[in-house]
Amino acid sequence: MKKKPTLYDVAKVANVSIATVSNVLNHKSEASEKTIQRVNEAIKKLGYSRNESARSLKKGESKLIGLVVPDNNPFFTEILNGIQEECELYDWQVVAAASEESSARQNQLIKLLSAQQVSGIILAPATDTLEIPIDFSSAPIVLIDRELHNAELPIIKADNVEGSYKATKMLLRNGHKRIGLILASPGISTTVQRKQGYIDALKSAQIKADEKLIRYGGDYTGTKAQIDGGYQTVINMMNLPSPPTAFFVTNHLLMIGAVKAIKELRLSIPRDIGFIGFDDHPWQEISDPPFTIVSQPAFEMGRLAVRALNKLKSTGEIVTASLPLQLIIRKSCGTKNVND
Amino acid sequence: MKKKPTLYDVAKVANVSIATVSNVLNHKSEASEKTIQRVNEAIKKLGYSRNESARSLKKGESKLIGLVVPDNNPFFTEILNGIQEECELYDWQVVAAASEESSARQNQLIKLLSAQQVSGIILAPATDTLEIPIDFSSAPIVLIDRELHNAELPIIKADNVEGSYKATKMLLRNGHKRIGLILASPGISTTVQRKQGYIDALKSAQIKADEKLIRYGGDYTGTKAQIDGGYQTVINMMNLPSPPTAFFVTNHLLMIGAVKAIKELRLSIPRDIGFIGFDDHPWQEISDPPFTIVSQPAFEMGRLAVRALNKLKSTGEIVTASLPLQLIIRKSCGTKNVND
DNA sequence: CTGAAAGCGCTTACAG
DNA sequence: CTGAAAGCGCTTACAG
Repeated sequence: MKKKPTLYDVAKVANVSIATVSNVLNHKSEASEKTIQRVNEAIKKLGYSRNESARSLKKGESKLIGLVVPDNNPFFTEILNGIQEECELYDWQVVAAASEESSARQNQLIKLLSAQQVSGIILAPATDTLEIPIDFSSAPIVLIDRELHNAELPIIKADNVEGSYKATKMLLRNGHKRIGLILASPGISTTVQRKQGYIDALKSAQIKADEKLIRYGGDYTGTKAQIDGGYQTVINMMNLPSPPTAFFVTNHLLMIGAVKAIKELRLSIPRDIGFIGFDDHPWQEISDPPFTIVSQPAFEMGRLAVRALNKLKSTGEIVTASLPLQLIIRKSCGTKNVND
Repeated sequence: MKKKPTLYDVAKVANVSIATVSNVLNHKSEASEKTIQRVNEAIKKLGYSRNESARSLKKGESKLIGLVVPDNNPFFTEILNGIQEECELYDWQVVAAASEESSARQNQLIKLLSAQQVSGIILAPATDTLEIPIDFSSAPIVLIDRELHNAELPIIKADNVEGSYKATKMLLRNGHKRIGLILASPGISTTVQRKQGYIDALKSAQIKADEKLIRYGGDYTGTKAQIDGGYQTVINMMNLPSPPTAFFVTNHLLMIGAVKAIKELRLSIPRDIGFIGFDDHPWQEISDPPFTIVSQPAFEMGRLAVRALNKLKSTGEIVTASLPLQLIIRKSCGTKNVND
């Protein structure tokens, strides 16, 4: 951990000025082949690598981008994977932070990230409104997964209305009329949209949504609470005078809790009860039964968010994309498809 | 995104020198109460926040720490969670990077992180030897999960020998004598140690390990390959003249593949075949059967790694810890425990 | 094609 | 208790 060589050291060895070294480092190509060669040799000889703090200070921007998500559940982790892969192309690295579904914490993280001079932030907001002026961040922001009411930002999301519509329709086609819908927190756009798709599908079958069959998984603090939320909701709904014959559960953790409850009630899927979950995972294939799932293109969403950020920075263009959700049909709700 | 206020702006408003502002910012407490008050008011009024690039340049160290793991599987994600939580206390943020099990890529990432002046790196190495001089990184390194042969670095790991010993013993107690062991890549310390624990347990029961029952999950590139590795290994072993009556599968992805193969072969767990997996997850509770698992304290490992890094930086002390692994007994291999 | 010099926004001895 | 000044290692007009 001896002192690192600087531009000056390289310049001295290569016998040029520091400006020239900087130019070849940045491929400004204002140097002759011979000079470039000499500089590169000096760099290699000294094991030089640029001090990014100095560069960031001068340019007002680092090679870091910030990622602020509610938590590191598998969905957001897959988004992180996509982001990391795409960032290679732009020579960015990602600072990952979790807001724990708290918008106070989220805003604090954005401040922290701004102070690091990140060149952009990818944000899955904790709530559907931003409580602070849009330019409280010195870095451009791209939204991922969840929309904001009061800000016009680029966003890469999934088409939750359509995805939810397809899933509900699938359950309908397989003879279910009373479908329990288990949603996450009411304050986020994905929840609102998944509820919408469900209601639309019901309507298309001339069924009026029964509010008793629509429930939120409760408090949103941590893995265990969400699993419990899914669990309790199923228990409660099955105690209704006229319980659902199927469930559509709109996220991964809620789903685990829901399945747990169904198993405890000794109900068999799909014989006694139909089931469609959300967010695919290799596990779903080996579970018994293999679950029919609404699958999100999380990796792709991550990649696109990075691209949208780059676009925003270079052209100012506000890219928005709503990616299709895929219904992966396995064996938890019968197999009569929408198109049959 | 207007120009951000600097120390100078704050100093002017508070009517003090920039040194004083810097002092109150850093709680150097060389200022009077009155001055501190004035400065803080000015900071709030201007919405000032420190430019961390400038600070990093001057101090030769940022508030970032780097995390380099092979991939973002649930185990490493849980480690990331622990790291993020502990980093709060030190006012650090984490730059997350994935080496994809390539040590070339890993070393490149370490260089990149060093250039960012990270104040430390937490590394789960791709291979068990470091191909470069130990001080090729300008930042202190602490290892997590996997050991290195040729470097004396702080390390937070799990006691893989013991964990594997307990699992194998459990299978033995439940009457299994031919136990298939499915390992990850041979070139990493965790694999070596898990194999060791298995052999030790067998020896304690006067059974000589049969090399045909010890297999590596094959190439280690990505989720799908590992699942396939687990799958193929089971298929191959079950075709042996004298196949195993139980499997011990030493990671999460390998396990998914293995279970898939067992189900395809229409073998029932635990009736036809005993099974112990690795890395717990809520899913394991609702699967059929619920799996007996060797569970790693990943979150805690993350926290301890950050603490070890802090210790290394402040006192030079090389902390090492080998955390106990827990055998969570469910229903995939009978329930006669080691202590019965 | 190359170099001298200013300046990005901080921290930190040092002087008073 | 407070301030003036140097300097961290870069990038970037600008001059030649």
